[in-house]
Amino acid sequence: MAAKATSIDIAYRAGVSQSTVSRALRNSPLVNEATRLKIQAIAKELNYKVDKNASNLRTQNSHTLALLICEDPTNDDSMINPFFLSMLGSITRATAQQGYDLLVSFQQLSSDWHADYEDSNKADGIILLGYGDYVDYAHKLERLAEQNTHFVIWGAQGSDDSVLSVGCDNYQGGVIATAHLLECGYKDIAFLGDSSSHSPEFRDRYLGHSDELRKGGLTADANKQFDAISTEDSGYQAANALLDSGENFDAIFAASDLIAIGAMLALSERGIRVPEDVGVIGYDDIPVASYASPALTTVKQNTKLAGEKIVESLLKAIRGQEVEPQLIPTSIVVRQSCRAETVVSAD
Amino acid sequence: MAAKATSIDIAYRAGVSQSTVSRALRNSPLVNEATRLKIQAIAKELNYKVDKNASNLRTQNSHTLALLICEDPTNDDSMINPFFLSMLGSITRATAQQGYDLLVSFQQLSSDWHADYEDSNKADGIILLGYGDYVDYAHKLERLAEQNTHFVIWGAQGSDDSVLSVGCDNYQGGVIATAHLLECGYKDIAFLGDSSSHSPEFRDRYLGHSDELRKGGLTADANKQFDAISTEDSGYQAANALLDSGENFDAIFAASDLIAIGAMLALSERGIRVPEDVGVIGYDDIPVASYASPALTTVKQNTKLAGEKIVESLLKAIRGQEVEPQLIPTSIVVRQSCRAETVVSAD
DNA sequence: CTGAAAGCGCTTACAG
DNA sequence: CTGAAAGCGCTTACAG
Repeated sequence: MAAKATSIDIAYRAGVSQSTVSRALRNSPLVNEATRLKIQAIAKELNYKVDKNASNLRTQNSHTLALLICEDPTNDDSMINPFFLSMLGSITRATAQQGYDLLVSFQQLSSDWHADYEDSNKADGIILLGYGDYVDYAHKLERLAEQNTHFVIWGAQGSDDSVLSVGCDNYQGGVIATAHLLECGYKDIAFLGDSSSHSPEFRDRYLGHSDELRKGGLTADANKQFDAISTEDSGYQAANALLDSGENFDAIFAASDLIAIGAMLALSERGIRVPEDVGVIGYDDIPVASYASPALTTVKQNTKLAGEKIVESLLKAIRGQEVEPQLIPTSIVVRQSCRAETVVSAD
Repeated sequence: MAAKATSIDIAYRAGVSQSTVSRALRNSPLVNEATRLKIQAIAKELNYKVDKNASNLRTQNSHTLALLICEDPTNDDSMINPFFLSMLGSITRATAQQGYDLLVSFQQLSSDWHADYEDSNKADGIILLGYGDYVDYAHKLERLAEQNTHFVIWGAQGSDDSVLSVGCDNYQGGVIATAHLLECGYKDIAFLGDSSSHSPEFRDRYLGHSDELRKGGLTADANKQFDAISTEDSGYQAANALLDSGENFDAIFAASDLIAIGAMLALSERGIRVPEDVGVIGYDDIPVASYASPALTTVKQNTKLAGEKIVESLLKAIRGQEVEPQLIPTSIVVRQSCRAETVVSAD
């Protein structure tokens, strides 16, 4: 097992100084073309790769981003929220496209943060993904901001200016979901999902929902809002709570697809038909949504664009450029869990 | 923006030498307890974190693993195979549990490999995940092995001893899937998936399949095997090819769940009922499998255990310990896409 | 265009 | 138990 080649080995073979090797490999215009070519050929032959630890140490940046996925400890240990998985895919690609590497880690909200990726110079910046309890970790974010850590957080819209966020427009998503339900002729809509400041994303969806109801001359009824976190199980329980409450409803707006799927299970157990008796709309458009039965109508978050925007914003922040929080529009994906739209309403 | 603290800053504050700081922070028993505590307190106060680039450079290891997901370029750019996503989750957890960081990257088979993670000292070892064409990248693996890169590859069973592999027992999976189909009373089974050496995992499943058929007094019919890669679309096309071929069959063994789902779509388009007319069994147990209609009976790969074994094996290899290729048993998940088993067969 | 030299921030033998 | 010193492998001003 030959020891790994260093720039000194190459310098020796090429008959130049180590500095020249370093310059040649970085394509410095200072180096004579012939010399550069010769050096690069030798480097290739020896399968030489610049030692990142050394070069990062010297230049003080790592060309690496860290992705922290913060999961609610309530979640099943083995199951990662599929929406995050999809984000992870797009973030990975976007990061690679920018010539950066990506460090991925999962974070239990309860445990200590190794958000020290940046402090330890392993990453130049951090991406935070999490449906967790916002209030719980708000102070951790503040600490990050204080330490001048470069980071961007997905979703939670910046009540705080020091926190850079990129997210889909949850308010608008709530509006279009509700508008769709109304167009389908549903009039009595229950909302499944936490609407408190603990879940700012769900809250914004709820806000869009109630504003759109108001526009249609209706009001959101607090008695028809049931808390749920983004799991199938929680959605199942919330739907049962709704059913047991005796409240009337002809549609459910679930704050996430997982909640919607759990809710549909509860409905089906009670013999309630979707979409005939009750319409259901979800949120996220995770892969499973199209396989649910009936296939779930939902609000799609464009994860590809989102990943790109996140990486782009973070990189700008790292470079000290001006960055604005980004809001990405959502769109509706119509499938089978709501009645066909009443094209011309005879009301 | 205060410059990041270094061990020298801490030494200065603590009135000791920088070496002592370094020792104290690594909990060296050489350091006086009181001194150590004092140093650690100061470090915490200054939010000091050891610079990984410096320490890695010095110790020549990175405490980082790299995960390369090699995708078939045929795949839809935005869709990652859900099975890999699930593996990614478990590998991430297992890596963190061992105190290592994980670098993730997607790799187009066509493009150049930046498997140079290890060469550049960014990672101590590499994990390869890929349903790609094995023949295409076999020589790349050889090169990795030649360079003494530490790596472990998922799935493909070691024809080559220099390559460390961890995988589920594909042969056994093929056996139990086929046994299940036979127990359900199906007798005429088509196989959807590449059975050539290009896809060693699929081939092993096919081998288990045909051996089990033979045990039941039947023979695998090459005319009922149709190539497919692991995508829904490819499964759809393979099933249509099967249907158009005019071959008789009463069951389909799909080499992956995605293939099975695509095949069920093709069947349903032609009014063929699952499981009454045709039984379908998949492979992987991806999350979507339980939402397909009918819910897909499938062979489950234990991704949690797999991730742990992969990381464990790789770490052993890095430490120079003896490692054996690992074979993880599979199990069957019975859902609705096959008829109920004929408990007491009256044949 | 090239080389000699300093230095990034650690870890760890070596000497005491 | 502690300190002075070397050195990991680069990059980059500085001098020529």
